[in-house]
Amino acid sequence: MAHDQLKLSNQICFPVYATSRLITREYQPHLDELGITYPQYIALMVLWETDEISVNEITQKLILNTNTVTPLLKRMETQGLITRKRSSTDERKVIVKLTEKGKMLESKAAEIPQKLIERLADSKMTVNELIRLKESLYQIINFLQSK
Amino acid sequence: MAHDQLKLSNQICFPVYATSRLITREYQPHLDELGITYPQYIALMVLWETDEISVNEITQKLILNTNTVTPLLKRMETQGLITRKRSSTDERKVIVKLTEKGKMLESKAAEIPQKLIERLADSKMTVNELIRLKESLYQIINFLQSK
DNA sequence: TATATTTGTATCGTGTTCGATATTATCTTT
DNA sequence: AAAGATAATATCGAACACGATACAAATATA
Repeated sequence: MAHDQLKLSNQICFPVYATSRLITREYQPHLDELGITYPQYIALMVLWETDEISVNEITQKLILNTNTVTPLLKRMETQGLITRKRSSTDERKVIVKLTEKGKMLESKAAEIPQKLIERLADSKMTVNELIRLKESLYQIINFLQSK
Repeated sequence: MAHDQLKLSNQICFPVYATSRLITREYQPHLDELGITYPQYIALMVLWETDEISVNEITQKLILNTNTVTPLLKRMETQGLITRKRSSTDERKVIVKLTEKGKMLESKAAEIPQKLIERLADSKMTVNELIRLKESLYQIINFLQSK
């Protein structure tokens, strides 16, 4: 290969992409117990933090587009996790609200992140390294998003 | 919200997931010029590094499943980037080989990673931080993969 | 106030991802 | 060598992810 900068191991993009998928795989069995997918899980996290917000506010927090979030929310509505209804003050907005079923999942879901941390603790990864990792990632997120 | 550990900002999974998508978005215009997608780009990286390898070897390097890689390679074959043919020594294996068109893309692609590094240099991100980030991610990858 | 622009959401098509499953080829074991 | 196990690849269905586009509601502007 003529270009070392094209070696997979020299990329920053690839490890981020691979880690993202591996973490999702790690979450999968726990999410299966709740009957939800990973994107549904983070959408619920947004709603557990702030209930009754618009589709647009959810797309902002998840850094996803409407054409991803709208069908996602529709599936969640079908599953009885949320309700969707037009705002009365601004008919353009659709307000998303947790159902009782959606609220009930929170306490079960609360155990999931800890399980990943514990798994990673079995590696040589320290909590400080994880914090530093998260800070670096948010630095990239904030920068790439600010345009 | 009753559980702080469920705050989006307290997750390690979310920043990884978001950064992955943001980096892909950042690459998009450059990849568009080459007429390829991000997964096709990393598949080509594997082939530029080692040509004429089996589908299985590609799935290993990309940490993807056959049911993702097979259709990916088929689309790349349709675009004339690669050829796929059964191995003569082991008829179970399909050997993937770059075409001239696939090989030609390498020099153009070589400029892409540098563009991301330069973009990130405009943030407060130092090269050392990027290296540390990559090391942490590979530590997670190696650990989560070893089971 | 009529028109233009912006905002918020949705639809459509293409391309991933992955679990479950199928199929063929090779290897193991008896 | 025949039967069972394993390996390599492919198919199918469901759920993202996103560019391009559409459309109605709200806002801005002439």
